[in-house]
Amino acid sequence: MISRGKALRDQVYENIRDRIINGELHPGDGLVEVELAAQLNVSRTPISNALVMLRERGLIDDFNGRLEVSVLKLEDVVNLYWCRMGLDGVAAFLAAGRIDQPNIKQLETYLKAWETPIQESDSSALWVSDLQFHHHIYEVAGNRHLIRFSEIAAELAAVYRRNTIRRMSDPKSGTSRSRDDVRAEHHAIFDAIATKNPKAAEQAARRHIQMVIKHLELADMTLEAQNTAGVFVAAVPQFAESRAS
Amino acid sequence: MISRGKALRDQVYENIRDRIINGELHPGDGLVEVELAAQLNVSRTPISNALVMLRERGLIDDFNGRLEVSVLKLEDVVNLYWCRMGLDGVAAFLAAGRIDQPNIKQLETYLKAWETPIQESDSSALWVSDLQFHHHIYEVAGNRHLIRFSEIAAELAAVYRRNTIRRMSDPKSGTSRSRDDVRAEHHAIFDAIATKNPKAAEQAARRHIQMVIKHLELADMTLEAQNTAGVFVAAVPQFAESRAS
DNA sequence: TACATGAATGCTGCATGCAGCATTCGGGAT
DNA sequence: ATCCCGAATGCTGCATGCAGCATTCATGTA
Repeated sequence: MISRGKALRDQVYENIRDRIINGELHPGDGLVEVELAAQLNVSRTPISNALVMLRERGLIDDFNGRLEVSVLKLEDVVNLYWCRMGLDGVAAFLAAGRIDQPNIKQLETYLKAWETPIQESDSSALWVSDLQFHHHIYEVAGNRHLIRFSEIAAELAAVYRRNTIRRMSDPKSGTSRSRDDVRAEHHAIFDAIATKNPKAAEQAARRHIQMVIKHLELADMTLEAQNTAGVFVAAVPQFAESRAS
Repeated sequence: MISRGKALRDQVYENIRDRIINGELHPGDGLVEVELAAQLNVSRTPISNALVMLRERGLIDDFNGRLEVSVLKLEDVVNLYWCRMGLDGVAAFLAAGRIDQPNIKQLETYLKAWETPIQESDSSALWVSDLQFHHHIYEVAGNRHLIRFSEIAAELAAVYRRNTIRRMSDPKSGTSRSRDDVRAEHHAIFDAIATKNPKAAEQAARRHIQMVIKHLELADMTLEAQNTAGVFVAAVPQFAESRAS
């Protein structure tokens, strides 16, 4: 669990972050240093440092001392995607000006995952290739600050995705975007970058995020309806049971 | 110096951040916990926490344990402004859709500083009103994540500005943008937002940042020339002398 | 003189002790 | 029964002790 490779605080940070993103820790859950220290078999010091990092990134909130997993409302996620619209657009713009043949091939590889008409079996694989596709564009853009910002935004959005979007898109609530839509948008981005057309690349990237935002807002209405209908039952956080000895 | 109002680590963070931005701490300077603790009359703990925060924000770099004030190359600042082009554009877009009369008045106030044909006397006042103008657009946009990202980018860019741009623009190296240029660009942004035209606002904001980037790159060539001519002498960091008892 | 090797120094990262604050729980009064 | 007040609990934030690692300096050798 805890290796001697890198600093404990970094391992603790990654551990808590992952547990937040994969849903093991729920929004609103309290984070108590001694509990976490016991779970991970370290002292309070690296825990405290990790919590500082998590707070800096917005993954946890500080209610004058009491720390809780951030509760992201839909408004927050929409706002995060507005950020990503700006950032992804610039990334695509820069990438189109710097792309080379090997990286074009690499991007094509990531697109392949969307071509195969596989069933719903591995939706997570699609999600991964989606992340890789967008991340690789950032890599090609070669702007480390752009990458940092997009990663922070992506981490935060991932929390929300885990805790809400799955409940919405899994049961086919009708607001789920078709794979063809996403694939077409990705292709538009790819084509513009591969043909080294920065302006078109930026436009395509922005349109992609715009569709995500529109989808999120539609989903909101659907969620509201489900919510009032009692379908959207909040999961009760179970914290104590996850303690290790 | 150290009040009991808020957590020491936050005060320490602000203290070190300010000293980096105002040039008291130079890029490349080493940051030693015991030294800082002695200077601020606190223990190593809040210092350590503050350093974690500074590292998260990119203001200091970690060379496997040894911490130094980040050395930002021109490439970094250009990259930061590429980020801001995306972010400022979105902020202007959103602001144009939410602006109301009081906020229009407020933005106008910030513009006034550029109208008065004052001499070079208070260039810092201009700089402040510039910050206020852009920050207020973010406030009107009402997207806290957008604000966070822009603040991080602005903090980093401020370091570079302090350490390099002054040397360049002060001696009238010829690359300095005219106040009329900046004023005209700000007015274009303001007009589009005040008339509630999101697309025009975004375009105006982006053009403004584009001009900054272009100016930065021109300045780079000028700096190179000065540098080889020996005019651009690096300041030798003096760290020990700043110690307090 | 240059280089290599080992000792000494200095610093970080982690653990732990301690105080202060806030929240909570219980008891008493209205 | 409700409200108020005080004590107890629990947690964070700060201080400090300690070990390990890296860098440096000095000394000895080629």
